[in-house]
Amino acid sequence: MQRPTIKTIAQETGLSIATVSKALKHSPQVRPETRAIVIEAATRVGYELNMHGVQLRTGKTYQVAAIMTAPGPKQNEWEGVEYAQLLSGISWALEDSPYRVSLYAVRNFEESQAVIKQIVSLKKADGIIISGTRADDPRIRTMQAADFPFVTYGTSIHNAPHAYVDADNEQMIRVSMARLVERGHRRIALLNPLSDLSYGITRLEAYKHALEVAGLSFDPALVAHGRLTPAFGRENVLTMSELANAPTAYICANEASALGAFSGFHERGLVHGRDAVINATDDLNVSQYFAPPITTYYLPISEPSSLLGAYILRRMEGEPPEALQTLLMPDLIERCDDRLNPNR
Amino acid sequence: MQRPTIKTIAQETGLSIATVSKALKHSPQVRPETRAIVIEAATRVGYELNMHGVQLRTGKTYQVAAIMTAPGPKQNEWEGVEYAQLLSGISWALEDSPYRVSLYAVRNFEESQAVIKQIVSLKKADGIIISGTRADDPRIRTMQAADFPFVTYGTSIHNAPHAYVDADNEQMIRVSMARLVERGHRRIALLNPLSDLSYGITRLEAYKHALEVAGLSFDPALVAHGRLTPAFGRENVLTMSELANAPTAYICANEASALGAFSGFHERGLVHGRDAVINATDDLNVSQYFAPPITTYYLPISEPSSLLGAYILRRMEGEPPEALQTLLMPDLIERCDDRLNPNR
DNA sequence: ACAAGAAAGTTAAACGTTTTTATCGTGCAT
DNA sequence: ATGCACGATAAAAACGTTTAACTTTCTTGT
Repeated sequence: MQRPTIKTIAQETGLSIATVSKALKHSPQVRPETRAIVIEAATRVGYELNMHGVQLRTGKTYQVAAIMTAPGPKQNEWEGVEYAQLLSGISWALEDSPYRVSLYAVRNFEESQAVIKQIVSLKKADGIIISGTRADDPRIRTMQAADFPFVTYGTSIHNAPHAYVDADNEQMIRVSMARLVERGHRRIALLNPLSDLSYGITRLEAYKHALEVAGLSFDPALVAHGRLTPAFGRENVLTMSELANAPTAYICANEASALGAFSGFHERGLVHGRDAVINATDDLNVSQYFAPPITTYYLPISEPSSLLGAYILRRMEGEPPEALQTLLMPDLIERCDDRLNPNR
Repeated sequence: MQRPTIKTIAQETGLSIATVSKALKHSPQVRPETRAIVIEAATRVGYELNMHGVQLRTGKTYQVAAIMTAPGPKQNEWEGVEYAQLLSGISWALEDSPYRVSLYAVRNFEESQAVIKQIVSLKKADGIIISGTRADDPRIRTMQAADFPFVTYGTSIHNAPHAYVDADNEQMIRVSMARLVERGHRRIALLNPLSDLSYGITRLEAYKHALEVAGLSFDPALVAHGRLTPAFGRENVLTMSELANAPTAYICANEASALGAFSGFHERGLVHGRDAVINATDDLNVSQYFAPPITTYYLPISEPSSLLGAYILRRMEGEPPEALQTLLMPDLIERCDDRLNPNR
């Protein structure tokens, strides 16, 4: 048996395929009674719209391209970027729409740039979702110039507004720093993402500003930039803890680097809560299983991801980007007092 | 400017669109010289094949559906299933082909079953990749019945052979158990995935067999099945360590549950290497950052994932499934002696 | 020299939709 | 009655590609 098409329904009902097509998409041009007949026949024969026909005819792809920057195949390191959860969140947000998520895995920034140019110029998707935005991001410019719908996970400083979702890094660092200062910390280390990433810059700015407010001086030796792997967290604890004036608190930008920081503590014989403390940002609620559990700023990854999906839908429907911008404040989860206690 | 089509090239070269089409796909029906002319014109005008036309005409979708079973949007727990790396590995394997990865996020087994039925009957993809196979998996039956190309990440016990990639769980447990027994362990706990998953069964069988070989008796209290979250690892250490005859070794099926096991150690005041040890399977090399680092069986996730991509391509080209079956043996990485040492 | 067959192109149809344009009644005002 | 607008449906073209069937020209064996 062949798969039924609108032609099948046309024959079945004695109507023309044009009427059938219009009836199925609720065109006001067809009478309710006629529509009812069409719908009945459609369900009876088990009709399902063939997207290939639609795509060819309309030029729409009904694909949302998700650009995922994952390190090359040889690198199997945990970066704590929960792309899987991000992707599934997006996918679920599109569930009741005709759109599908189409995956574009790239190895680095340059590749993502090339891929995006291709998607835009060859119209391989109707919308794009990117993450890991830079402050001044050429990919954003590409898409804006072509008036192509997109949403970013992460902010940027572009003049023209664009749709984005991000954690409120500024507020997070401000709150985090104030809390640590209040608990007596004077030397606070910042383990930051790569310095060209937009949120890295935001965090650094907020960090510097918080130091100023607290009357503390900025020491570049307490700030590190890098890929947020466990190795990164570990290395930095190893070096920073050897400083003449070692930090008593480490703010880690994700759970992977926090885990690595613990590894550094273990190596140096440092005890969490006696010699120093670790705070982190956490998407996965995994920090509660550290030994000991640490204080985190927790933003369930499902929130930004479903927003990304919702926003790209609305953007593709022509909604202006200004209305599609959200900063989410993570919840502070205090699992530690975070005051140093010499008796531990 | 309109996007160039084969019609553009036909006008440009004075040939018919049929010849152009054939030339571009290296049909033997067109002379090399003619093909050269076509190719030249194509590159000159910047021609790119429009997939929608192809898809409509041929019925092929050029999509590979990756079914990803992720817990619902409300659950943000780390399961250590590195779908992101799995997906990017697959995506890269398809890079030089016309195929794209299309993502289907589902919440549970039933949903994945429904989605697969739909993909198969409505031909929404040309091939499917699934993971989390059950020993007797109805999804596999669906696809086999329809003669639909697919590859599984995980084995099954179906009569008809199918393409799969998996870690060699049997060998891994055998080696692992022998090693622990040799180091003096007599009470070994197995933290296993959900009991309907194929690899859970394989591991359990191998575990029982290893006990038998070592002359040890099987104690159901030392085996747990569940979603491999940190919570699962933690809970089981908490309960098992209270047994009259507590285990001295825990074999964790992934790094997330191993992390949770550490959390249980911390809670109970157990010291790794003195009271008990933890061994794990690890895709991400993250166990080296545990405190202390533990012994793992490490299979870089990039290996199975690129195999999955390569296999689905070959399967879609009609290669018989028998030729596309691989069990990968993870590397044993000894980071601990794993003998109990009371003086620690 | 000639039929047969291969080689290289062309023509035309088809895939399933959407959408513009045309057709045909019907009701209504004039 | 005539003309007109309107509402509902039909006809036809178009999107870009592949491919079966056909045509033309050139080889080749007898």
